[in-house]
Amino acid sequence: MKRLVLVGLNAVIVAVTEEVPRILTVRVDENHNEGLAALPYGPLDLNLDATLELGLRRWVRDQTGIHLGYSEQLYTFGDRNRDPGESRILSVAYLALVREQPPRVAAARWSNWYAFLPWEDWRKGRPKILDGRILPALEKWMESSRRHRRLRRERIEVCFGWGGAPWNWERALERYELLYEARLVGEAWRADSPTASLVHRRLAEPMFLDHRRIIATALDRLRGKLRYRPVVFELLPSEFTLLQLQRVVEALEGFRLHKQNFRRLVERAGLVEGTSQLHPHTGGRPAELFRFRKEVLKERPAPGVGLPGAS
Amino acid sequence: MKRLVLVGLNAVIVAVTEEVPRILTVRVDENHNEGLAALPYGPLDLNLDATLELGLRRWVRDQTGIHLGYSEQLYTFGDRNRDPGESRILSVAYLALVREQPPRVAAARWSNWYAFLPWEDWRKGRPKILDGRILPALEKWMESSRRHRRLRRERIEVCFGWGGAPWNWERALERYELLYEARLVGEAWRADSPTASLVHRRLAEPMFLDHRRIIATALDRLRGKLRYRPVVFELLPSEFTLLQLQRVVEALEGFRLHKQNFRRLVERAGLVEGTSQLHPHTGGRPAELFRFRKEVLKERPAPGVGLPGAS
DNA sequence: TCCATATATGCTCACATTGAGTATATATGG
DNA sequence: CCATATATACTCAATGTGAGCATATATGGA
Repeated sequence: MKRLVLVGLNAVIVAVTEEVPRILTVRVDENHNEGLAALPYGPLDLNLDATLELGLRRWVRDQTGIHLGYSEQLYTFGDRNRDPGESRILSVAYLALVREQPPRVAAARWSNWYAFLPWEDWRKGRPKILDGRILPALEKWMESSRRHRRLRRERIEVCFGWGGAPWNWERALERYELLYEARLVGEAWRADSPTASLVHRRLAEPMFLDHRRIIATALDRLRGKLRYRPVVFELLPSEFTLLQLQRVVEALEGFRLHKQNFRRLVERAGLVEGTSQLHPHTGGRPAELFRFRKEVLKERPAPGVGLPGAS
Repeated sequence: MKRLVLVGLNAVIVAVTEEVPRILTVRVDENHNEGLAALPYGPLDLNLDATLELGLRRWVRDQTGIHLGYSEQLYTFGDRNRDPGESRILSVAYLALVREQPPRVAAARWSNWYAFLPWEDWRKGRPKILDGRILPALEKWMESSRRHRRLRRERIEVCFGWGGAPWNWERALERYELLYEARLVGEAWRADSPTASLVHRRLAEPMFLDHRRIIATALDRLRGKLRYRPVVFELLPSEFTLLQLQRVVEALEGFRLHKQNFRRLVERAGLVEGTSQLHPHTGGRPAELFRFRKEVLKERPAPGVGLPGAS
């Protein structure tokens, strides 16, 4: 009743430094994949690993020297065409949050998350790539099919806020999938022509196999989770200023927040408590240092930073 | 680098009828498992199924005659001890929502979700099983360890609202896991003694293998999802009264809502639109029939029913 | 017929939350 | 001492939420 399948574990390991959200990547340099970024992955060792999550922690530690703190299962990917070659691989992906720490292995490095998904970063305003490349290409794609035109238009409106529709922050995954379907990302060309796909690095940097879909899934999930669970603190040192906290949230959510309202929110929700120490900082009045109030986990229905809204 | 593992797909198929949330179960009657309820499961056919989800739909259709509408991947279970016997099985579980339809196979039936998790249904007030059996047993478990007492107390407070703490609706999975750890559910005894576990049907009805953990995961996920995505409508006929809608939400969330505020909420959110028809109903002024406004998917960030709060 | 009793639906009101600012405090670098 | 940062306090209108009261329209008897 069951079949044998190859199973691997993938990790999206996230850290935020200098206001840049980063994910840990390795370089893959085999076959036609010249220097593509890939997510670290490892085997599930049936003898060593009592659970999938423990297995993940084991090989991440072995491979990169990083001890994972917070981690959660993200999604299991098993489409037939996720790997054009060889046999069917099932990949169980995890999302992990860490404070920045240099990987102890030369092969691994921290990459800017938005290098792969640049249309998701609105912190400096609407990304130029949208009106410059993406929307024109999507419009062409829409027009190219008489049958699906209406449906395609609707999806472009919903995902990319076309034609006056609002930008939906929580649709990062849907956006990537739409771009894939419209063959605007290099990965979509691989099935046809492994080499051509490299030429077609149309928008932003592609990744190995379906790894860009995985990191889009992770971004989508993390953005949502921030709002209702206090997970940001996994990415911060134990003491931080409120602006540091805000910058980390902004980096992940991809847009700027109203400062005063953000402060009001996290303080009133009881997420942080001031140490009455000041931060040795740069430029401006010194800020008070805060720390995460772990007690909130016991109080209300465990809130997140809840996003006061852009500004 | 990868290992061979057995992979199966499990489905938590949900319908709500007569204000009872139900899941589709089959009876397992092998070995020592006398008549345990189990989730339907099927193989991933590497040749037939291009994606995991398509595979799920295929065998659910073949096995039960049910065509799935909405479905989403829930979680992948792969703990070593999820199956005491034979080899390691990885199970990718899906959550599916359907309008009630009788299964076309005698072996399958609709079971009351809360028969397996009775402490989750607060619609008729605080479940008696809590103060009668669960909390006393948990307290004993807490006291039984000097080392972990403090930690255990905290977890009981958070999960079960012990000692005046509030009941956290969104912790259905955590609650089940705590009960499992405290060995208050029959499944926890199987590893030691397959037969003894049947004696230990301590609280409510147990299920095959780790299937009760799976349905707790599903309940947790569905309760959360209702709040921010308009998925309830998958469980309702195309036209319904607002009270019917409310009852379905209540059945899943496990508590009662304030009627007038619920109406205000779904109407103002633009989730429904009135057909100006009246419902041929029983007892009381006739209610207007409403239908789901599919346009909301395009408008705001796709809201759910957002729960106005208990009453 | 008229009443008790359902459910449906409209409306109010106090209170909390949110979005968008204004105003003031305290650093740093000429 | 000033221009310029950032920090932090406070205001105010608009909106959302929790809890109820009031009215409308069915049904099933007395």
